[in-house]
Amino acid sequence: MTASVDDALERLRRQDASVPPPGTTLSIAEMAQRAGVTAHTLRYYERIGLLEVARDAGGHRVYDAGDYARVVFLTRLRMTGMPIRDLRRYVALVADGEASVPERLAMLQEHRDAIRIQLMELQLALETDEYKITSYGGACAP
Amino acid sequence: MTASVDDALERLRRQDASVPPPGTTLSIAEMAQRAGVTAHTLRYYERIGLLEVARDAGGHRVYDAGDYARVVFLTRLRMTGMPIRDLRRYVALVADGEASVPERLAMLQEHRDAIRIQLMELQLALETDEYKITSYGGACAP
DNA sequence: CCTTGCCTTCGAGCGCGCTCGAAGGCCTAC
DNA sequence: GTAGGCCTTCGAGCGCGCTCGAAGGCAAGG
Repeated sequence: MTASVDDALERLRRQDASVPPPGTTLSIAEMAQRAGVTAHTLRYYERIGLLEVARDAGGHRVYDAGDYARVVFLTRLRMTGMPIRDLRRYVALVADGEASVPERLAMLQEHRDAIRIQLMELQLALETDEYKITSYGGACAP
Repeated sequence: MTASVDDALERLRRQDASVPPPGTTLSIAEMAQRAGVTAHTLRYYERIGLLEVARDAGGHRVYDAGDYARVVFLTRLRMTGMPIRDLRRYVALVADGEASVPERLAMLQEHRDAIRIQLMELQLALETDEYKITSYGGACAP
């Protein structure tokens, strides 16, 4: 069960180490590699409107540094529990232009609060877990 | 999207405030109320082997303080991302008796590590989020 | 007696977030 | 020419964790 969590941390490392310089372009495979998601997921995100990606002459996707930044941002939000529907809302707001800045800010602030609550919950659960480890060796009653 | 997170925190408060004294028995409705889960979920957990619950003369479920402790423990683990299949494994180990204590300990320790990693990820994502809030007002590029 | 209300079992359904497979295009290497 | 490899679109499928609804039991209250 730690697999997905480890994957997430691994992805974070890769994302930080793979920021493409401005002007770089990436194929879907390179993008997937750097962002730590699958090509399938990138196509899916595009299908549902989270991304809008340019094509080359052959119809293949071409990602730029801005796309990379967006994908990283989206994965950060996903990682912290923001559902796809909220990502879509956020992206739609961005597309609406400057007028939507206050609402975007509100979303981010609300999400920040949600993350803080998650942090508290995790701390609490960690204490429960550690208490159990040190005192009972794993019996089901605390 | 904060709904589920808030719910979790609310449940934590209720769980702490609702520890039944030893000897108490609870109906499924009372149990659901105190533990902050639905009766449907309690039946589901029982169906998949996470719980084994006594019945009264009429065939209705009767929960005791030990059941309460187990449900709270299970919800803590779920809350922190342990999948159902691992809970089943853990519960099966408990049923196996003392011999399984080392393996249970290993599971808890592994889970503790997973929680710590989650904490780190959340911290990181929180920083990303706060950076965005303070510096860009919500533009998609960081 | 009959309603009400909470309980039982069982199987089916749902929302989410991917994940995959089929069918085909285009480019390069042999 | 043709095989390999990576890409395209599209729709369908999957695993998870519930969530619900149907059909019925039983006990108390009017």
